[in-house]
Amino acid sequence: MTTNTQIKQNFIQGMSGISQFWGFPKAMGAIFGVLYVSAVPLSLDELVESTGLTKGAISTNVRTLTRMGLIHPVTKVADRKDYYEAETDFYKSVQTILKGRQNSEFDRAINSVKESLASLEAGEGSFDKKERAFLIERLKALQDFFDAIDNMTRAISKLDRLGINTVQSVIKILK
Amino acid sequence: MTTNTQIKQNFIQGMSGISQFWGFPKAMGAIFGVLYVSAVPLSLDELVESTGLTKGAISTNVRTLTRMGLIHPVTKVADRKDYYEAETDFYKSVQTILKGRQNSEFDRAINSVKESLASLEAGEGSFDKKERAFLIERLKALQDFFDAIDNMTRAISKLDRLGINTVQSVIKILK
DNA sequence: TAGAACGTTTAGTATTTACTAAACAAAGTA
DNA sequence: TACTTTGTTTAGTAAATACTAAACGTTCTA
Repeated sequence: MTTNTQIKQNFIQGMSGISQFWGFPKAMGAIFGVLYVSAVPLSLDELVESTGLTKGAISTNVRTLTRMGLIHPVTKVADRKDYYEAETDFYKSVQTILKGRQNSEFDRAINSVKESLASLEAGEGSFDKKERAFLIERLKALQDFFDAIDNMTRAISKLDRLGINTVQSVIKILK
Repeated sequence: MTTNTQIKQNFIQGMSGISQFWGFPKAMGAIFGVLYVSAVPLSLDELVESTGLTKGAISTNVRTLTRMGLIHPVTKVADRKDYYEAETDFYKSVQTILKGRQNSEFDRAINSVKESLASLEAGEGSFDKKERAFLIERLKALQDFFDAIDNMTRAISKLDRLGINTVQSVIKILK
């Protein structure tokens, strides 16, 4: 026999796994899962109750989930508890996440490729002509690749509405 | 004054950072970086030399780099050393990576969402009519999202040749 | 103003991860 | 057969990460 809690628990565990796969804490996926199968917004204490995590863990994970646009704070009048509800439009969350990626560690790292390339093109170092040409060619190819990815994410994050239709039209192009 | 090694070292460090950002070991990025700026394939011992890592670390990282299609083994006749060279077509590597993703932990996790949904639709548990409908709706939306992602990656990995042109046409659609 | 109700931050801990050092395996060479 | 040369695997370690427990700060209420 399958109970209500078993069904929900199975789902929540699945969300934990997905979270982990994408490099986020398991707890984050679990918190999102709980909120996603709840018809009403839940408070921190209710999340403590339903996940078994401590308030501290809930607090920090809820903050990053909010930053990623995967959940939203909800305030009730005459109630100073914070409540949270899951975002149901995942495409919207994807946009938020991609936008937040800007100016991050990623850009900093990519910039070092740009720097190396600039050094080479400015004639710095003492490479012989052939090696310099080789290195410039390689670094340029790499930068083109990064630029393509960057353009892709920029384009996605700038769409007014990234819905299932857009995704399907992209898939059609790819096929 | 900027020396040859400084320029290369700066690049290699950048690749370490990028590797780390994407959730891979820093060492992996460094190894790839070294191979990418080398005009000739390098042996394990040469990689030990140029990265400062131990043979063990090189061995394991080289293996996963090879699986991801980011580098390739090269064998020379009458020489039982293994040499490695960097793949220069990154779009090809992306395909390899996406292909390898199949049947992974990700699919397993996603499957648990499928299971939960199936339980609900089979009438398992003792949810009242309204709650069951609510849960089914939510889980369906989530599964649609995952399916879209899945289709997207499948489409990409099935392309005969994923080049800069394809990427640019996708970007055009998105804009 | 004292106390209660919340959420956040911090100090410490357990777990995971990526590495080193060294043993090991395989396969050629003397 | 013993010895070299190569790459892999393993046992142990150092560092990073994600959590718990508890202190703390803030804001509302009596």
